[in-house]
Amino acid sequence: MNVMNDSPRRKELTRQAAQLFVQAGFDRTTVRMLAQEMGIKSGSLFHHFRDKQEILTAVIEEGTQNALIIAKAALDQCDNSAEARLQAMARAHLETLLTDRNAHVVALYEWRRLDPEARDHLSHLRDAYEALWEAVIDDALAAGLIHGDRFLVARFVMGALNWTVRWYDPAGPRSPDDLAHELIAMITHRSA
Amino acid sequence: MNVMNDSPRRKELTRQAAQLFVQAGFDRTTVRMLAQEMGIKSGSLFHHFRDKQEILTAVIEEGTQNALIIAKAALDQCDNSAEARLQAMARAHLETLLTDRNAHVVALYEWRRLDPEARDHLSHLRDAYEALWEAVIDDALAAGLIHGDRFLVARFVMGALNWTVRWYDPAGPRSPDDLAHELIAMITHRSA
DNA sequence: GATTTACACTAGCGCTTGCTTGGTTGACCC
DNA sequence: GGGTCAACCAAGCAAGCGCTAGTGTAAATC
Repeated sequence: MNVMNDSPRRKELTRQAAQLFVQAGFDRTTVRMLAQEMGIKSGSLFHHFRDKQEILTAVIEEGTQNALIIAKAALDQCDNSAEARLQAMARAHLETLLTDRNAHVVALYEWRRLDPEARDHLSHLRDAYEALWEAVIDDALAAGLIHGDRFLVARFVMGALNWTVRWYDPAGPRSPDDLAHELIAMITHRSA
Repeated sequence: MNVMNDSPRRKELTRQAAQLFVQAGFDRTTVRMLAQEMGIKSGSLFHHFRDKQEILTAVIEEGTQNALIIAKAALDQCDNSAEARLQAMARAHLETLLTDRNAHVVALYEWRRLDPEARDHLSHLRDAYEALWEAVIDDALAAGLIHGDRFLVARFVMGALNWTVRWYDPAGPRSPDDLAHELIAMITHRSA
């Protein structure tokens, strides 16, 4: 009835929960459904999580932290040019969105189901991620690669990317790399 | 316990339901909450709607139909140039998104709560709307205003626009017109 | 060998949910 | 002035919900 560490067991349970949250939505996923998917009884679930809310928080936290790590790594490894960084960031974003898909779909759709404290905590993580984007976009603006208001450009780009979870089919002909390329081509102003 | 016409009373009830769906989400909005907002008792609600699902369907249908009407009107009234049509379409999209906001937020967030038949019916409406976008984008491609894959460009643009419901503040300094302008400027390839 | 710990179980409490039933009201109609 | 009908109400049912209490047990720790 307590314990809130981050054991490997808990990580696995979190991953399974994410899957169900995507399929049915948070509110329609019952603790009994979660328990069954995890191979335990509903009562045992509360040994690992304080309450159902905490499962949602764990799912979103995991996904956002991964995104942050991957984006930072991508920026570290790429060329220093504004265009390369823009490209790397877009590709990293799409890759997390598609490999770690469940967690991100949950983060996008079920954010409002978080209670205020969890939302406050997680929005700091999200802000850290968006700060990466704004830095990259500032560089691109300074390099004359794109034009416009940095706030608006950042939000338009992230909107276009996040929206992909609604229509992108990983089994289709387009790779995440293709998408990133196409998007960057669309917004950069060179001779084309 | 029956009746499913589209009386003016039902229209008004639908509008009020949309508001609650936005505030609390579909699943957390109880029929008792809906009834109270409407000034009736929960049982009476089922005189106007077959079940709770039908209220959701009504909300989304109303919003999508309005968007279609407004977009068509905007295209009829604007210049015939590819750029003017692109601009008009983006502005119309943002205006519906912001004036008829409740219904659209519900459509974006609660789409997956629709049962299969309703989803099938409504996706035809949505397809009709998206077809307008693809026609406009085809024109813009043909005019050399933008470059790239028509499918991808359409989805990127709609993603950027739809995402605005997450961050746009109507009380802020930017008008829908500003947003439309900035977005079009970002994706069109002229000398800038 | 005794104690603790981690994890799971059974059983069910208290509450809310969507929806139904059977009946009342007042406006309109011939 | 009896009949019709949309609109509403009071009362409550059956099901499902999140969560708790108390117990069992095998492995780890002392």
